[in-house]
Amino acid sequence: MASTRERILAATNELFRRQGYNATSLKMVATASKAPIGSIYHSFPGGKEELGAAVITESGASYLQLFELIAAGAGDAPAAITDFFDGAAAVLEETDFIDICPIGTVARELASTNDVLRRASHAVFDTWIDAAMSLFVRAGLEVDAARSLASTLVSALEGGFILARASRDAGPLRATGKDIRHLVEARLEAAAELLIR
Amino acid sequence: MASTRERILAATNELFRRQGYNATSLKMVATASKAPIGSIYHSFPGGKEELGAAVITESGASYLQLFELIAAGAGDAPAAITDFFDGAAAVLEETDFIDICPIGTVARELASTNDVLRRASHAVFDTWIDAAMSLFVRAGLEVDAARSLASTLVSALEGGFILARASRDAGPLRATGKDIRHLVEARLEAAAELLIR
DNA sequence: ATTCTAATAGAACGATCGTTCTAGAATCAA
DNA sequence: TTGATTCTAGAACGATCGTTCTATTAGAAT
Repeated sequence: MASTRERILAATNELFRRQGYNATSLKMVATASKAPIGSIYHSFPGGKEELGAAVITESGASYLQLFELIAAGAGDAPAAITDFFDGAAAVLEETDFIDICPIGTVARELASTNDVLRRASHAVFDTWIDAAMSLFVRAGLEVDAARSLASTLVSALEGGFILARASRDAGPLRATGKDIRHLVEARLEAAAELLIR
Repeated sequence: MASTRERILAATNELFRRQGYNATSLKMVATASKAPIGSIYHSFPGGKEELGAAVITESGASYLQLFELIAAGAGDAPAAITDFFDGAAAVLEETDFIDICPIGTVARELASTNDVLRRASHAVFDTWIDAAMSLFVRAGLEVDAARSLASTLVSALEGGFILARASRDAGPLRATGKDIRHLVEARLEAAAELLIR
């Protein structure tokens, strides 16, 4: 069985996905993780804030891993984009639109009122943008264009979760994946043309 | 002076922008709007949920108005996109990254646990997507491509708010506006080529 | 076997939540 | 002016919040 700390993190992660930070109480975490409140404070002495930051950091790292995995498995950078969006859309449908990224939810709720959690989510987003950027650079894009596309990609994904959850329809998320893919392809073609001349 | 109901709506809107639904208490609303709790329940007998739904619906309508205004003022559809993103970025910087769209925040927090508010935000997003879609159709795009681009636009905007708030930097939001503009231009050119042949 | 630390367990605390309720003030119709 | 209605005002209610606290158990080290 997983360690208590891991059970607490996993349960909090799931609760954050479903309803965000403020609606998630430590009593819910205790129940869902089958850990008493004392154990939560033992593993996370800083209380709810420290637990929240840990969830953001750790789930951010695992999403990064997933992205790298999909990018490595895809034929090229454009294919990686649609693979990633399609995968997210499938997970949404399988989980009744609950399983979205918890970090975007927490960031919107708290980034203006809690600097610890704001910095934690900022750091995670930066790792994602760096990963996507370097994928695009390796594919032949210039750095500035790659960085812009990378943050557009993350924005479209995080915003796509909002629309999908509100409409209970993952279709637009898949369509957005195709749009972003098309955008990257157009930029790659333009960069290739510049190289030829 | 504005009516009590309007003051309550405006105060709630601002609180939702800053911190979302769950972190906003009716006592805060009462203080910020200078209206007693009794008046909140008089104007919104359904309590916090009804108030939240009204904020979503009314602020959704005013964002739609703003979009139509900017679209009418811009030279063409691509210019309207960057105008809108640049305007949002400027507002973010002026308000210390507080003034983001409250609807996206509430949708992420509640769309899996409160169907009333989920439907309200879904309806608002639909009006926005319809507006952007018809702008693209008028510019010459085929309906399916226009709809996809419209929801990508809304996704990128809502997700861009997350990144901007987390990083306290509106730059990526402006860059995303340019990316989406470029995407729309590419689609328009492709549609124009098809027409010529 | 004994000691010591890590971990578990949950009761208790003050604060605050959304809601309800009663009472008074203001507004308008007659 | 009178009466009815709308609106303002905030105290009070039970529930729940994050946190603290005191015990007790488990496991490792000596």
